[in-house]
Amino acid sequence: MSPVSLTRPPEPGPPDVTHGTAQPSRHEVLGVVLQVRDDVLHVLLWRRALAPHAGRWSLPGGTLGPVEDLRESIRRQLAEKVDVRELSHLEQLDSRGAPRRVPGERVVATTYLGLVPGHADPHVPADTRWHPVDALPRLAFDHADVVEAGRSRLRSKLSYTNLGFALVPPTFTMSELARYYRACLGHEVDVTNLQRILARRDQIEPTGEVLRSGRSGGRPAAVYRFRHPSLEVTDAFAVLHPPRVAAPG
Amino acid sequence: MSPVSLTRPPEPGPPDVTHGTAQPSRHEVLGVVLQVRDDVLHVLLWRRALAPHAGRWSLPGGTLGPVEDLRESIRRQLAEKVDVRELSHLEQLDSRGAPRRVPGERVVATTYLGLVPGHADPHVPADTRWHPVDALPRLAFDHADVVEAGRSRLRSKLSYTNLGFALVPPTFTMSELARYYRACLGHEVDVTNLQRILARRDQIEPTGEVLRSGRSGGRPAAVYRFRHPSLEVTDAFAVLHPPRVAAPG
DNA sequence: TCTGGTTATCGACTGGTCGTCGATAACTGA
DNA sequence: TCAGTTATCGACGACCAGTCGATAACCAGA
Repeated sequence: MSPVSLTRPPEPGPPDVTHGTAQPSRHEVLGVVLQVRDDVLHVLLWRRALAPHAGRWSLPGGTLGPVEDLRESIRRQLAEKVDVRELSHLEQLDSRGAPRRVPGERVVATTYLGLVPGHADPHVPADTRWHPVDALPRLAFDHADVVEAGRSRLRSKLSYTNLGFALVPPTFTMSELARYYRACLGHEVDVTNLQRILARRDQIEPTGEVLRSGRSGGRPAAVYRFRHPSLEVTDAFAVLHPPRVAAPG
Repeated sequence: MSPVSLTRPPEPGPPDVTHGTAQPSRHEVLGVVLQVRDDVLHVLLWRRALAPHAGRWSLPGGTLGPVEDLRESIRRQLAEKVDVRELSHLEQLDSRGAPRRVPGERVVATTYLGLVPGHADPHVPADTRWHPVDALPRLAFDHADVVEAGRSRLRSKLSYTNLGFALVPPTFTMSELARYYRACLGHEVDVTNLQRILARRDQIEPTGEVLRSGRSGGRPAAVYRFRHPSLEVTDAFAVLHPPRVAAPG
């Protein structure tokens, strides 16, 4: 790289419509839609019919429309694969623009993470299926990377946000909740600890109900719910806090 | 939204080059380049010459080239404003595609956070200048939002990663380091605490040297450096740890 | 050389949080 | 009534960070 020149740099964005036509580029959105089904984390995939990568499983998504926001677009595309009313959470992951990530044309992709709560069982089209994330078939393009990015985002956010709300039914017992966390985190989760952490952070509250015991007996479990149905960050995990002000009174 | 249809959804990505020409859309990259100068966080801005928003200050960036990766592109664009060899860190922030975020045409933007270490003073072109982030002029388009996203990302990552390495000169005293952190975090940072936290996380180590005292006297300060010159995440801040395995031996 | 001013460093205290584990509660079926 | 099962609670201990006072190491001027 040469040192910076002092001449006026070219204008990056004149309102010149011909600018875009020089490069046949396309913008697409892709969704990593995750759900815990039978204690196992699954991702929604559909099987491509056409080339390239015909027959391969791939993430739902498609081309950004001319007057569509990115978030709008991914919701529209997902609506073709799953009842989007079931989507409890949707957030942007990242964008990828490697020139050869899709053969034959230039496609920049913006990826999203979507979550479906565990009790829902939305209808999916015939070419679409839930796959356990730990036993995926070979995916089209760079979609395997994208799935990993989604899992990774979910794992971290379960730790420092209240994102659990998006995984579970409206009410649940602590054992059930721990199973959801286990499925996403990939390791054991102690029920006692989970209960104390989430309670201390004001994420969950008891509904007052208790569940009847099953056939095998056991103490009936208390029923909980998440307090807030939207994403909140647990500030306790930004270290390097501002100094504490002395409590008034 | 209607329930999901069971008919085959349209193929999202046929290798059809005409698909892109229907919508005159452009993809741009934007960079929030931050540096602590004289204990104050600054962002690199340049003044637009042409419409729209002629005369307004805006973020460096420009149109993605036909065979360019996103990261390549932002480096190329930034090279026109600042010596990119000085860039100590570069990471993607997000993408924005609101249909009217730029008047006159459709532009999807992918934004990046760039950091320049405090000791560097790279030459910048005549139309480009460092601005204190707390006293910004009115910015073009949605660039003010983007700057906020960059600051926010920097603040959080200072807490749970070793990103400090990208802010400071190769060696520094703890007082200096605390001043860099203060400038980014926007609040007081206790030197004792900072030293212990970073040492415990193995981020910093003493070089062995000490600095001579200044005119005003005072004990000479020990000189430190960051151990690793690339981003590492502090795992201590993912709560909900996997269970501890008993230490061997 | 002494003394006060200044800056840096260190150690100790404290409170909060979490991983762990044993004790207890509340149910089932035999 | 008792063994088996599941859920809940309480306590302990480790660890870590925010705070603060004590000490160290320098300067300048009297």
